[in-house]
Amino acid sequence: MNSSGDSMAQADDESLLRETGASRDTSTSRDTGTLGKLVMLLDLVTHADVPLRFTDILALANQPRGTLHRQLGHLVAEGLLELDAEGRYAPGLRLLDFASRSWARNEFRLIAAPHLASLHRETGETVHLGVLRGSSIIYLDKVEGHQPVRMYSQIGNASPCYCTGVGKAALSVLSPVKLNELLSALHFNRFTPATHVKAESLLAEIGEIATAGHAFDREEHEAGICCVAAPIWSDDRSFIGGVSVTGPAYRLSMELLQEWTIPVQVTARKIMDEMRVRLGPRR
Amino acid sequence: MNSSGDSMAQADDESLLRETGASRDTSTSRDTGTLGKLVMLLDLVTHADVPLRFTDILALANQPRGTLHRQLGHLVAEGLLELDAEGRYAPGLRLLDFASRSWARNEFRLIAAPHLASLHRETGETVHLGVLRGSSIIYLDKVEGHQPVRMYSQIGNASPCYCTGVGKAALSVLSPVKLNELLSALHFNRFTPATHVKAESLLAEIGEIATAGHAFDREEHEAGICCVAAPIWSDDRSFIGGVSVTGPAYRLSMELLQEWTIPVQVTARKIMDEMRVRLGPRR
DNA sequence: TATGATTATTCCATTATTTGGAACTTTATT
DNA sequence: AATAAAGTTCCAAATAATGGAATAATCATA
Repeated sequence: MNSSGDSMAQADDESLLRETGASRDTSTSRDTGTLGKLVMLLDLVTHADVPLRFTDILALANQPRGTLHRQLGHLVAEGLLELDAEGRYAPGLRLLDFASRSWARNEFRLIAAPHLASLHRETGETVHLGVLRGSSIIYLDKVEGHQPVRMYSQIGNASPCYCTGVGKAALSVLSPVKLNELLSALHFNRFTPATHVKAESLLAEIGEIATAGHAFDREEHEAGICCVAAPIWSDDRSFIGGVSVTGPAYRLSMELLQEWTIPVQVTARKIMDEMRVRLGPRR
Repeated sequence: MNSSGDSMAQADDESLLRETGASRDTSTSRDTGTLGKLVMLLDLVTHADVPLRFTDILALANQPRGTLHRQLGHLVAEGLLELDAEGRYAPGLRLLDFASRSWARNEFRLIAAPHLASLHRETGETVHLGVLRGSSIIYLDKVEGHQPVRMYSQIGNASPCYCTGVGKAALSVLSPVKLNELLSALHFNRFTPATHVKAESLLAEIGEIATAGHAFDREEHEAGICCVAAPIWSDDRSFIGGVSVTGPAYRLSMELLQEWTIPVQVTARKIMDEMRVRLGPRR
């Protein structure tokens, strides 16, 4: 489960950016004036694999030189970006302070934590907790497996919804209207040979997932990595997320994944029950 | 070492905010136009202990109703804030995505990680890595217990420089001019009976720290917690941070802390040496 | 180290966005 | 049901952002 396309890590002039599916493509439509443009830049710099020079950003951001220069200057002045001695822009550490507080206080994560721990004890593999934001899954927590496996998942990372277990599980509990909206705006990106690249095939699988109550990821995002996931949602669907058990394909046979659908769904159920009690049944 | 004054966590109407020393007081002077105002709001909401309602923010932000309403609306639209069903504003999860990438790529942290691990093996206590940003220390990494890092446990939190081991160590390698600038703008906050609340006493200790090459925190930030720290800096002082070993006062006698000054300073030295090789000796 | 090429920064009249007071709507309280 | 409190919308005026072009600083190469 990787931040999206480590295979493209060697940057050439045309693809300094990682594509995270459709995480960026909504920012053009919603009108947030000056902020929208600045957040777009923030997105651009934070999603690049390496610090970007002014000209790199100029090519990517589609803004006039003067405008871009001032915008970057403001972001640097606020500590949201950092400009090194070689004139390269990197994400700023101020973002960490904001985010650490966002994470520390997140109620969903706090409620789920003990349940993730016991699911991890039961399976011995890495457990993830994620939440649907737009068309991305943001990972809120993870409990690592005992056996070290090279996996690039990172708490806080946004990953596409259409090729992750948690993502597909989340989609399966969306209302048909919302699901349709989301899918029609989705931009598919092939990460592995198994990645869904068409809405039709994805939609078909989502139907099965909705019936079964669990989703699999068979090396659809990262080669060699697969998982079982179950959705977690509030009554009014204003909140949608999921929990998963992830590991290397050579260790996780289809039979084993199938077996784990039960503990994963039980964990999801427990978290949901506790959310209803703690946050009120309505939402 | 905590996020800053957990002892004040019980919020009354007048102090929904945590004061982190002088982390917020610079935002008024630098001119970043619209962005500056929006970041101030972000700061306000992320540093509150609980989700804030519109009126709470109105009272704290000193902005007209209409203006504030649109600003918050934009922040919510961009996912930097979230507005729950009860009309309360909380930090948005989009911040996590930005920050996780900032953290994952941070070169200082990547270089330091193995050295932190061996310092932890040697001492058996919690090891912290921090960097000076403005008048705050931002914690970039920590090695705790025998488990690998949990990214946001406290990592990313900004703490005051004047009452943390890493902070005081960092101040000790600032140029006199910069130190003076920083101290004169500093707002002291008493966290424990041992906290420095005057520039004079702090300055005196910083002199001793500069000579000794290490700093102690004797329960100055959090009661019952003390540490030894050593500074880490680049040749041109464009980068300043530090490393520390932290633990409960009942376990860490002054003798033990004194003994650990050596491994802590050796660790700092190793990290600096490697930074010179990897990032160039100039800076 | 001189020269041309590339990259970064500054400037300012024009344009677009933000501002803020007030009216209005919704939600809680008595 | 009446009243108060909280939240939302509106729009002319004030302010900040824009973007093209000129200038300055760097880098690569002879």
